Amino acid sequence: MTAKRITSRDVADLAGVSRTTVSLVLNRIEGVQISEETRARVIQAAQQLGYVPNAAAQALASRRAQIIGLILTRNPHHISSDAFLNQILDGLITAAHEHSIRLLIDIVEAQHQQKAYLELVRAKRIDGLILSGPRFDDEALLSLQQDRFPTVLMGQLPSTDFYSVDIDNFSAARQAVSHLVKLGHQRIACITNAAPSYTAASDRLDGYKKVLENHNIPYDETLVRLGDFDPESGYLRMKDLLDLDVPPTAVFVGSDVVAIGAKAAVVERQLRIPEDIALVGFDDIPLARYLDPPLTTVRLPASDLATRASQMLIQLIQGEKPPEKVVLLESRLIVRQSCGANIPVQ
Amino acid sequence: MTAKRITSRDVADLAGVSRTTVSLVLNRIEGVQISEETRARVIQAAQQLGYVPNAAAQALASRRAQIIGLILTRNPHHISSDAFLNQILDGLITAAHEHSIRLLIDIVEAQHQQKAYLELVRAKRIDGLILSGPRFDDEALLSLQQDRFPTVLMGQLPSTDFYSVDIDNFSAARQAVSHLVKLGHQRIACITNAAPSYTAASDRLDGYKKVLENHNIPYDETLVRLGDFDPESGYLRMKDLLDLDVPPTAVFVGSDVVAIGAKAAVVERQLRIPEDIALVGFDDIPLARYLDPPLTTVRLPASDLATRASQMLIQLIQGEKPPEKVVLLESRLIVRQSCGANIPVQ
DNA sequence: CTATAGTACTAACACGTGTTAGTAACACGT
DNA sequence: ACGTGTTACTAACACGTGTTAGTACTATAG
Repeated sequence: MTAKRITSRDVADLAGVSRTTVSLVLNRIEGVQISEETRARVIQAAQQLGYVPNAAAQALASRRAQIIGLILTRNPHHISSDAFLNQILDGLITAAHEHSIRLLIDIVEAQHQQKAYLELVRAKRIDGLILSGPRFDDEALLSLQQDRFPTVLMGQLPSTDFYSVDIDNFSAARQAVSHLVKLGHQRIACITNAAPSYTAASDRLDGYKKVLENHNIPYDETLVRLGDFDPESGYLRMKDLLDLDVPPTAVFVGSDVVAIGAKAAVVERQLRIPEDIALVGFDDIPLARYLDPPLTTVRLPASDLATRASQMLIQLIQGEKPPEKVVLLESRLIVRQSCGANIPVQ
Repeated sequence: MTAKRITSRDVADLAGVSRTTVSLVLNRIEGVQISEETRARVIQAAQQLGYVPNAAAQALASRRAQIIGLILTRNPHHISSDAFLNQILDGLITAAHEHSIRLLIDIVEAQHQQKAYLELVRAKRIDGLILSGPRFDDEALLSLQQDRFPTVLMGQLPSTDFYSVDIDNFSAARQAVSHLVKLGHQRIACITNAAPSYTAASDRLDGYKKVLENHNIPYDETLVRLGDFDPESGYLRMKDLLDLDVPPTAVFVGSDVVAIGAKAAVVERQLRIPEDIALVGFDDIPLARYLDPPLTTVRLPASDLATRASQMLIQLIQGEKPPEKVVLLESRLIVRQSCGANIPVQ
């Protein structure tokens, strides 16, 4: 029924050489002498037959799957509004293309973490993995560490010694909140991007607290609310904040997506941004500058993060040792109009 | 250095049985008699050793990679602002989990289409593929058709007979544009979501044209502009439209992301939505309802699309024949405020 | 006591590649 | 004529699993 699969045996027969020779030629093995003529004959035969090596057999024999895994530690539902993910994907796929590697993507929910992605590793289905959004409470990570499995975190997990790529969330948040303080705000709220078990969320929150401390602004617990990845959480938390007896005059939100929800709550109350409530987001998703008003936010070098992460991972897979354990990239505050600094759209 | 890999041989030895028996037990093969006692011993041994079958070996022997591919026919750059992709991903990963299958993701650019994803198929790296955003000018698709490789399109390609899952873009667009006509608009512009070689883009455009025709509104070519996936394209095209001697009073945009860019251009000109320019988008991305004003748009059942696509694909992989070749899901217009119908936020 | 049927397994091959160790042929200097 | 390289390959094993055909053993019927 289905056309017979073409194997290296067929190529070898057509070219009149051994299977070994075919392998040596097509994989461009160095340090082996093959005459130019034979080489050409093999290539021609492979071309003629439309030979494509079987991936499973290659993986089995070479112990390389040529696949890297991107593991997201999120509730699947949250994927749909995670604008940051797209930017990462873009970078990772581009990098993977350069190395003729494929990208496998999977989600891990808190419940059955261990089984889910350890299977990928143990079954050697992937050669390495990038873990986005590491959590303090992830137990499976420990076994990866013991196995010395090539792993790069996007984000940080201080007590471990994984290779990781991240921005300095703490100081980035400080920059954003300082900006609000400089604009004269004293009553500044914070809506996180996620639960504090996500390191990025808690680091950003810490940055917020630090700025208050530095400026002797008393820390008010009621001004801190936990977002949960999606715009709805921002919308709900902001409504809560606006219901306070003394609402904040400014809000620092841990992600642009959550900030968009928060913005909607402000608008719904007929309040103006930035006049009544100043707003600063985080991530600088592509939409941020097109919002009304354009969103002041911290630009996260998403594609650089992805590129660096894949670089490190590929080095690890090849047995090399990346120069740095922890790579922290620069982020910077993009001042638009939602913060009230009245800089024209850039 | 690295811990020795545990194979089914080890499990067999520990349980005191043959490798065959191990395979039969762990894969729960029906119609073979294995005593309960032996079965338990094997399972216990596997557990004790932490045995995980090698994926490559399994794939090679069983001719099943247990991986499906999601191929996106887009410029990698466009991924970063493609909010619809996230919703698809969510659905696909969830479905894949249910079938213990993994998801491999790849992008195909126009330039080197054939090589890129045919390799996946020919190398048997994936058991089936879902192609998002099929294009008229995709040549590689033809060979897939000949190979009878399990393939499901997200979107349609009329001249072919692929299995596909989609919405009826033509009538969905008609619904959206009709709504604008009913609100009294005569000068309605259209910004597509992408180049017309993408079937979804041209179908939506056709729907727009059809409504004009039905209402005897002359078709004005200058009112039609081509978007290109990202908000920037919407922003630029809308500026062009506003520069016309007689600008439109309403705009139908082929995707929410592009619509957000268009909205920004309107705001920048100090014009109001919907009073000066009514706006209708397409997709109903999670952010749409949180925009200011909330965006009237066509809701695309993204996660249903993903679910149905994976269902069909899995049937095809298992050699079954899905009941329908083309599945068209319902979409419906979500009326919010950007169109001027003045319905409160729902 | 022997043929038959079932039970509970196992030996051996297949999947398609990468790779090591080895060989045949030939040239070359002595 | 003889060792010594060098060139251009190849035979054979390894990777770890799925699966078919077969076997040894026991129970049952005739």
